[in-house]
Amino acid sequence: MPAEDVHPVAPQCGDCPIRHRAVCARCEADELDLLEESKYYRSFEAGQTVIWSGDRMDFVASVVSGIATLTQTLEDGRTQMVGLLLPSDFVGRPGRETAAYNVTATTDIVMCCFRKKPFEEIMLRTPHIAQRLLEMTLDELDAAREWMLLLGRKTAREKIASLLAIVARRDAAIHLRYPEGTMTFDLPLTREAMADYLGLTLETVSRQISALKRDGVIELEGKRHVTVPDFDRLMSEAGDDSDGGFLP
Amino acid sequence: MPAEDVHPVAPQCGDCPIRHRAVCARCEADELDLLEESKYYRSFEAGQTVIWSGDRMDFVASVVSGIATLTQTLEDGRTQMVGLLLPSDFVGRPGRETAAYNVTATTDIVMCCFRKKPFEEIMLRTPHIAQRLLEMTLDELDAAREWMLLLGRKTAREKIASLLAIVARRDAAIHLRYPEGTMTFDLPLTREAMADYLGLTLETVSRQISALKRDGVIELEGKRHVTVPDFDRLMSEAGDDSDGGFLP
DNA sequence: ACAGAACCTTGACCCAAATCAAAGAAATCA
DNA sequence: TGATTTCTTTGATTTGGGTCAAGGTTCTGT
Repeated sequence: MPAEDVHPVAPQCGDCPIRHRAVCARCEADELDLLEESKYYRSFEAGQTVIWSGDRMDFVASVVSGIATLTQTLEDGRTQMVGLLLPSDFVGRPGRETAAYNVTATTDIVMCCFRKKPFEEIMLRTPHIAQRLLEMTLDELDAAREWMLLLGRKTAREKIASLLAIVARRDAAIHLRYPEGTMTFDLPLTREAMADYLGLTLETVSRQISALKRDGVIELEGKRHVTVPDFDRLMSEAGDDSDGGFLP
Repeated sequence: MPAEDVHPVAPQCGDCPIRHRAVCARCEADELDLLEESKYYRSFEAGQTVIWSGDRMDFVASVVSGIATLTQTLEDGRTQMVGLLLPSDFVGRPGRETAAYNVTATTDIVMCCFRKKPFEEIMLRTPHIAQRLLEMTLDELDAAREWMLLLGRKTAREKIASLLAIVARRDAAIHLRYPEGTMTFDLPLTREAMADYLGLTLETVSRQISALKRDGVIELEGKRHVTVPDFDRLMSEAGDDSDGGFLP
């Protein structure tokens, strides 16, 4: 996949409001029109379920603003988050009838949806879109596998530090403000949601956050606003060497 | 993605020996020839490393026979398996220069490799292949997410039962012999590899296998040959209701 | 057939995280 | 404004699985 054939990032996408890069960027006119026709927006309030696992799902979508989670549950209620959808993330699967996960809005959220049928047809005719989607799916797979390492082998403290590092990085990527290593952001998740993400209980999450604060790795203002005085320190608490090449 | 545009399974693929369905099935003549040209086989002995994480990887490949694992490690040596490659599974990522995981042969293995450049070029020109690859990647992502549920929320006993159920199912899918619910298969992994897969220690794996045997959920002949007298019982030990629709 | 290595099992003990419990902030509502 | 609910913190206790240790099996090569 030569670089010049890969779509650039969404903001270059003229007036197509969808952030999802496979759809937006460098669209040829015809394709753009076709997508426009099958496109609609839906918004959900914090806490609302977007779709239940097993429900019929006749659309694919990208997150415009807000945050949603993908979760799986065992029948006795144990819950594991398996994905975190931030703005520009894609959800849904061409070629599948029903949803495989619960999708829940954790903040107020706006999604840009496409009816699945037309989307699939466009995908068949425009290699760029299928290839961009493949690339994104491979990125998600990498993220899932990194998460497997976290779930299987990291301690509670390392798990928390990893999550904070990920949120900090995603935030930095958007806001581009990190004077000399200091970062500041809002946690978009409750303690319980963090616990579900990390395979912990909410009490353990709370205790470890308190511990990181006590040890000066982070500072807290209220319960959600976090300052990271030394990102490298946080990364080393997270246990893995590589930063995934995310930060410049 | 209409059904008639999806490639059927590999065995229908004439004399193309690769099992990887995106490449093999229903190939048009030109594409098949192109793939033939860039194709070569490599074999590895049990225990050999196929490729190290971070190494340059200028091929993609599918497993012809044998078993390989994908693993990630923390710098202090903690290891987590993030993928299990059985015959017909695909490894490698178009558009990436270096390997993201360690790939290790756990049995003697034969892989069918394609040079990455030609493979990518063919992918650009033949939508079928990109779409099949997308479908496979989405399947892998689903599997990874199911594994996240296992790693984050299941008990040691449930983890072992889940792994046994998965191996039993893959085996049944190949051999198609399960008289009235009884299944028999060989574990393709050492206790240590199972531990790395499940986020446990090898001692815990050993203890839980002994417990399942004591409780009559499985029977063991030697250390590797397993008989499952009641697959439903095993599934209920695994903790999740759905069997993923795998068995008929 | 034997020696050595690799793999596996079992026991004793310990600790990180779960569970149980209570109470303190913060948001929402009447 | 206070009342209720939701979210969070902290403490006390328990426990599942890790760690350390010692043997037992099976495989491999000579």
